[in-house]
This record gives sequence, structure tokens and C-alpha cells, in this order.
Amino acid sequence: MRARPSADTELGLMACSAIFRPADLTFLLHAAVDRMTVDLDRAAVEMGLNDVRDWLVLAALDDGQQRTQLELSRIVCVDKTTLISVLDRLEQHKLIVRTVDPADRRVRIPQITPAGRRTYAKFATARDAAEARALDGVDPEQRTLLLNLLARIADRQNAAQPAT
Amino acid sequence: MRARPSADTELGLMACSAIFRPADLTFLLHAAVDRMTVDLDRAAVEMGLNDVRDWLVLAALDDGQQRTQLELSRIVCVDKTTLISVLDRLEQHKLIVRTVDPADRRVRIPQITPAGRRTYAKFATARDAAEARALDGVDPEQRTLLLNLLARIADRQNAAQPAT
DNA sequence: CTCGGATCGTCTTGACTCGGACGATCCGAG
DNA sequence: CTCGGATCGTCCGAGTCAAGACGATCCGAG
Repeated sequence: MRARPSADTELGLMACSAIFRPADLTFLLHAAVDRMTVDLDRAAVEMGLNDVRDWLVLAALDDGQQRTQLELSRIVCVDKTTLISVLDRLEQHKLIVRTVDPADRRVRIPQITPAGRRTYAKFATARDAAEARALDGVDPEQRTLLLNLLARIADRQNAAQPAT
Repeated sequence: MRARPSADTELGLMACSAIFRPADLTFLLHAAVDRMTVDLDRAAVEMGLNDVRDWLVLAALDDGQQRTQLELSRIVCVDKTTLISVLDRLEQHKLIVRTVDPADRRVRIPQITPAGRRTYAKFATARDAAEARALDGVDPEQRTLLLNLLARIADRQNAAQPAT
């Protein structure tokens, strides 16, 4: 499991909102991510995965498309060198296999196994449950607004001119 | 500056939304955080800071309260060992000084210097500008709703029972 | 006062990440 | 066919982070 701040500092997060202005967008985003990550990491370890990234990789492989490791690394936003260790672990747990593309023997085609599919499905339901818990009591209209606003922030171009 | 994924993988983030279901709360949160962090990190380096955490520390010290390093680490949610290097750097740049508490010679009281205050103020305006950019065109009512929902997610108790 | 346990800041160590280098392989030019 | 450049996966080295060990210091019991 990826190292995370200990419980001490974890709780401290909440203390921040008392000290910093409470409506700090960046701070709240970080806090919300941390909160979700705690849930998802726990769900991941419960089913033998290491990390949310393990699940991201499984998710990307679940559609059965043939992807090279490089494509995969771009899709899940993991450095290609880091992806290697993830794939090593998943392969060791028999959740994926690395096949060689007969048409180009340089590339490896990681493919999800039935066991990997089962693990992925279990994690997906856990994730859905976590998100439902997080949004419990928020009416659907507000949910979609939240998601839209987040998407809007995320999609914003990196247009802030690169330092004159 | 803290290492971040290269531009390649950075852009790949957006590709995710095409592959995963587009309304994935966790994914959007991550993407939004990444987006804000890019802006803030850039602002930080422009004024000689290393990191957003440098600014967090300055912000926590700006109110002039006497805090030990341990308290400080809890407030800014940084491991106490990591905080040491942050304080070392800030002290080297003369933005803070470490004083010894005369009442308890074990503890150090980091205090912000006038130069530190100036740097903090500059960063604060840069941060406000970044957040304003991120929320450009969103009407005030929706902004407060967004912040409230984020706070709600973040504040949620770690109540998911710790694995039976 | 003395002494054992608790608490502070720092140091050490092991794990992780990522940029760059490397071997294997492909492909197009000649 | 041969050969040079491009592209794949992997490995290595520098840097970062945090858990645990450690010395210095405090404080309460006796």
C-alpha cells in the first residue's frame, strides 16, 4: 500500500479548516480527495490490491482492448517505469498476464485474467458504495452540479501563461 | 519542487475521463486537485518557495501564535520528519527563525520573519487569483454550494467500520 | 534530590517515484 | 540484405517521504 500520512496527521487535516479561511477551494479539494482515498485504499487492501492505481490498471484492462504498456501508462496516468512494478505485482497475483504481441516482439500486451475481472468487479462495487456514502443525503441535482463543476475545474486549460 | 508526473502523463489524465465513466467522483476530485496544484506550484516557485507545503507552513505561522514543530506538523498535515526539511529550507531563506522555548528547552518555536510575511502575502494573492480563475464564470450561489459539498465530503467521519 | 517514563526535535533506514540510459526489436532507405 | 534511427520494456541513480530509533529535556512519584 502506498505510504500515507499517519492517523495523527490525517486527523489534523480537519484542524486546518479552523485555521485557514474555511472556504479555501484548494484546501477543501485536498481534504475531499484524502477522505475518498482513505476509503478506496481500505477497499483495495481488503481485496488484496495494493493501491487505487492497481484498480485503475485493472479498469483500463477490463474492456479487453489490446494495449501496450506505454499506452496503458498514459491512460492511467502512471509513469511507465512505475507501471512496471504495478504490473509485476498484478501478474504475481495472477490478475493479469503479459503476452507478447506476435506482430511486434518489442511490446507486451498486458491482459486481465478472469480472476482479475472478479477482483475488479468487487472493487468497483466498493468504490460505488464509497461514493454513495460520500454523497449521502445530497439530492441528485446537486450531485450533477458538483460533478460538472469539478469537471470544469479539471478541464481548464493550462493557459496561465508560463511565467514571463 | 516536489516531483510531479511529466507533461505526458499529465495530459493523459484527461484521457481517463473518456475511458472511465465520466461521472466518477474520485477521478474528478483527483483531476481537479492536480489542476489546482499545477497553478499553485508554479506560483510557489516563482516567489522562491519550493512547494505548496512551504506556503501552508507560512500560513500557519502568519497568525503569530507560538506553536511547537509538532503542533505545526499536525496543523499543516505534514509528517514531523518531513516538516524538518521544510523548516530548514525556510530558515535558510530567512523566511522563518527557530527560537527555543525558554520554558521548555526541548521544543522549538518556529516564527515567521517580516520577509516571510511578505512572501506569504504575495503567495496568497497568487492563490486567490488561481482560485478565481478556476471558478471563473461560476455564479456565487453555485460556488458556495460547491464548497459546502466538498466540505461535507471531507468532514465525513472515518466511520466506515475498520474491516470486520 | 533522584529516577523512570513521557515528550520534544532530529537522524537513520527502507520503500517508492521518476528522469535518463540501455538492450532488444522494428522499419525504411539504399 | 544491411544499416541507422525510432520505439518498446526494463534497469539504474538521485531525490523524496515517513516509520522507527535516538538523545535531550521535562515532570511527577517517592
